[in-house]
Formats: sequence, structure tokens, C-alpha cells
Amino acid sequence: MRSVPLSVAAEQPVRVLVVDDEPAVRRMLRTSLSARGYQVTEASSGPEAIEWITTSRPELVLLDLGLPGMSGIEVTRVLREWFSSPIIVLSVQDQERDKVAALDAGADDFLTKPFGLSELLARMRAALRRVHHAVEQPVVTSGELVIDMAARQVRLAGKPVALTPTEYDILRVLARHAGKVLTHKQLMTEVWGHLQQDLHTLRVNVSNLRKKVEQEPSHPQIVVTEPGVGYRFT
Amino acid sequence: MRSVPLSVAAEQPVRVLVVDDEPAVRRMLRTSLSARGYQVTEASSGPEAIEWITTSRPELVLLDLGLPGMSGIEVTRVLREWFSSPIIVLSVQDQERDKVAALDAGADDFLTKPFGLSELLARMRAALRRVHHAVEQPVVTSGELVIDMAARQVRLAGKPVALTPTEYDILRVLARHAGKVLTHKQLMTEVWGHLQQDLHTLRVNVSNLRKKVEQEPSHPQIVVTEPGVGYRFT
DNA sequence: AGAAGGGGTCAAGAGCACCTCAAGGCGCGC
DNA sequence: GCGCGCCTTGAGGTGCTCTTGACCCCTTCT
Repeated sequence: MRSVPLSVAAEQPVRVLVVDDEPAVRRMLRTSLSARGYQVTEASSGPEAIEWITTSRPELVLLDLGLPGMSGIEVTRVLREWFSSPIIVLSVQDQERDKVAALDAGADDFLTKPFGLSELLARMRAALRRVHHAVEQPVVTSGELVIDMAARQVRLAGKPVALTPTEYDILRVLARHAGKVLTHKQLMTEVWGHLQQDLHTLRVNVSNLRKKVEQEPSHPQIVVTEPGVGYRFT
Repeated sequence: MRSVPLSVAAEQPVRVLVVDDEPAVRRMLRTSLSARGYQVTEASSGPEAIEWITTSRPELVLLDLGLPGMSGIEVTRVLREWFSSPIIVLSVQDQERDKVAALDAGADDFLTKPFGLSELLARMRAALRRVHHAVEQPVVTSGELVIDMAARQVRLAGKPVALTPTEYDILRVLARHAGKVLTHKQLMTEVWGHLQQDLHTLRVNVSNLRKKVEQEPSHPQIVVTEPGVGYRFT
């Protein structure tokens, strides 16, 4: 239920390649997606799409199945030899065997035209989200600290720690990306759900969080500051 | 087009949880999936599903949207706080807002009942394939130095190196074009974003960077000077 | 050999990012 | 309505980073 339609960690706009032989479809998609902050490029044929993808690696591809010459399925198969960003196949055909063929060729999703724009956008978000959240575990530990996300409980040296909702959210988001640096922006977007520009609030909350989970809050071992960038869970 | 319906490297059977309040649907799915080698468990309500998932972490979840009590969307949202395996939502409703809500809550895919079994299987394969493909990080190394771009972390002989933002940016830009010479101008443009003519500042920063990442800063092995041109990452 | 220029190191100051404490609002339950 | 916990906002202080300037080395050309 996030109001920001783009990917979770969107610092730069998400680059989308639209592949369709009909200019009208391309224009429709370009308009709709651009309005939502995506950076759209167009291709009208399979080879053209492959060439563009090879050089500039978009974050997502919308691919028409019924291209003249090289079919969408073939394009997908060729791309999947090395290309890993999500591919969503669009088609006027609602044949089940097309869906199966496209998905087995390596497509991530399949939509039948005509489709609702909001459904397309939701499926794009879902596909992009997956790229970011890779592997997670319900229980994350760091030294004496144990975070049980399933039970929504945090323990320090065996004793339960009482965190406020915001503090828990910050810790949870950091722990999910354990080891990685999260920028202030990413962190705030995930915790507050919308764009929040008050960095100071985040800092105070982190400070309070440290008082509860760190052995020595002045020398944090778990929630580490990355100066000029953000925080990291270690 | 694969004859074996299971996941790519299936030594152990893939464990699937089917969540639906109608016994008939559960039985149908159990029969179809078991016949294809999946190991199926059933749950008839949201809380029951969450409990099972917490303890035994299935590789995939098929979740009915219209559960009595706790809806499928709620279940998805709760699970997604820590659970990362694919969730495919099934529903008799073909409402677009349901699809959007489910996908935004964290579902990976959405199928409207009645659906073709081969489509479901194909979407399951697609979802499972992604989990395996997901692990792949951009890491650049040079001798003892390891640069993990995803984690924004640099290690020298295994030990983390604390770089300032500018130092890290310089190293990152150089490493991205490893082996190639970057002119002072290119480097400064990429690091500072705008045109910066103070070459001296760049030199000082490179010098400081070398002190941290080079074994012998006076004889750089990693960040090499190309006299009159720029620098090169080796 | 001397001069000139490209490059490297060192040190110091300005400015920024960060942390902490404390007080002001806001919502919630009693 | 009142108290309480929680989040936000403000002010002050501290440490660090980046820049700048000075000086040195080395190479190359005159």
C-alpha cells in the first residue's frame, strides 16, 4: 500500500524498455509510465530490443509477444542467456500455451491485452521489488542481539528489548539488508512509507534505538553509521 | 519447454503450502501438484498458514484471497515482513483493485480462478526460477582488495576499510571501468557530478585513497597513475 | 645544469554531518 | 479531560571530511 509507485530503492529513475511494433501501444505506455517517473525507451523489433538491452541494461522490459519476424518468445530466450532484469510479456492472445511458453522461456510475468494500467503498474512494482529483496531469514542476529521478525521480537543477551514501533521498523529494515548500506533515503522510504525529508528525525530515532540495542551506544557495533551515506546493520 | 516440471536444481522436492478454506480446492491442487513431484501441505486459514510457514519455511505459497477472517492480503503483508519465498495469490474475483492490493502487499503473482493448471504450473516455475537466479552480486577484486558494490563495502585482505564518501566514489568509478584509463575530467565529472576543474583536489583524494587500499602507497598497484592522462584501476 | 611542469604528500582551516539532550505536540487509553 | 508514551523539532556541541595552500620529488626539455 505504498503511495510511491517506484521501486523501493529508487534513487535514480527506473529505466524501462517498451518493445512493441505498434506505435500507438508504445506511445500509450510511454505516456503512462513517464508520468509515473519511469524512464522509458522504445524499440519496435526484437533485434532492436536486444541491441539496446545489451548496451544499456534497463531495469525492466515490457515485451510484446506478437512481434513481426523474431517473436517475443525468441527474444526472451536469447536475452535470458545473460540478462537478469524482469521481463513482462504482453499479448493480445489469451492462449494458455503462449503463456506457458513465454514463462518457460524466461519471462517473469504475462499480461493479456487489453489490461488495466494499474494492474500493469502493480505487476511492474512486484517484479522490481523482487530484484531488491533477495534472500531473507526470519531471525537475524548480531552479537548478543537477536531479531525475530516472525514474532516481531528483539532480544539482547536473552532479555526482551522494548522498542517503539518506529525503532523496530528501522531495525527491521536494516536487518533485512544486513551487511548492506542503506541510504538515508531508502531507509526513510521503507520506514515511513512515503518520502520523508527530515533526516534529523531519522537520526534521533536511530540514536534512541542504539541506546536500547547497543552495548555501548557511543561506539555502535550493530547499527553503524556510514558517513555521508546512511546506516548499515552488521 | 522443459519436460521436468520441478525447479531447476531440484534434488529435494519443492515444498508448497496451499492455503484455501475450501477443501475441494485444496484437494484438487494437492492432487495435481503431488503428481508433478511437489510436496504439498495444506492450511485452511490465515493464522494456520502463518504458523506453518514460520516453522517450516516452504519454498512457495499458493494463497487464496478470500479466506474467512484474515484475508489473503493481510496474510501476505504479515508474511512479507520477513518471509521471502514466492507467494502466488489465487482468487475467484477478477477485480483489478484486488490484484493491485495483493501485489503491493508483497505477492509475486495473481491468478484468477478458474485457471488452467498448466498456466499455474508455469507461473510457479517462473517464480521458483527467480529465487535461484537471484544471487548475483557485482563484486570487483584486485589482489587483496575486494569491492562489494551492492553492500558498498571495501575489504583489504578480509578486513573492512573505512573510506570517506569521496574516496569510495573515486574507487567505485575506477573499478567500474577496471583496466581502462579514465581521464581526470571523466573521473571528476563522475565523482562530483558537475564539472570540477581543481585537479589538485582529485590528487589529494587519490593520495588519501591509496593510503587506505594500497599495500605500499608509494608504489601503487591498484590505482595506477597514467601521466598526463588520468588514472587506471588494475 | 637549470627550469618548468606534472604529480605526490603534509598540514590546517572551514564547513558539514552527526550525535545527544531537552522540550514541545500528538494521539491513545483510562 | 488527563496522563502517558511516542514522535518530532530545536539547539548545542563534537568530530570528521574536504578543500586549499605550501613544499617536495621526479621527469623532461632547453
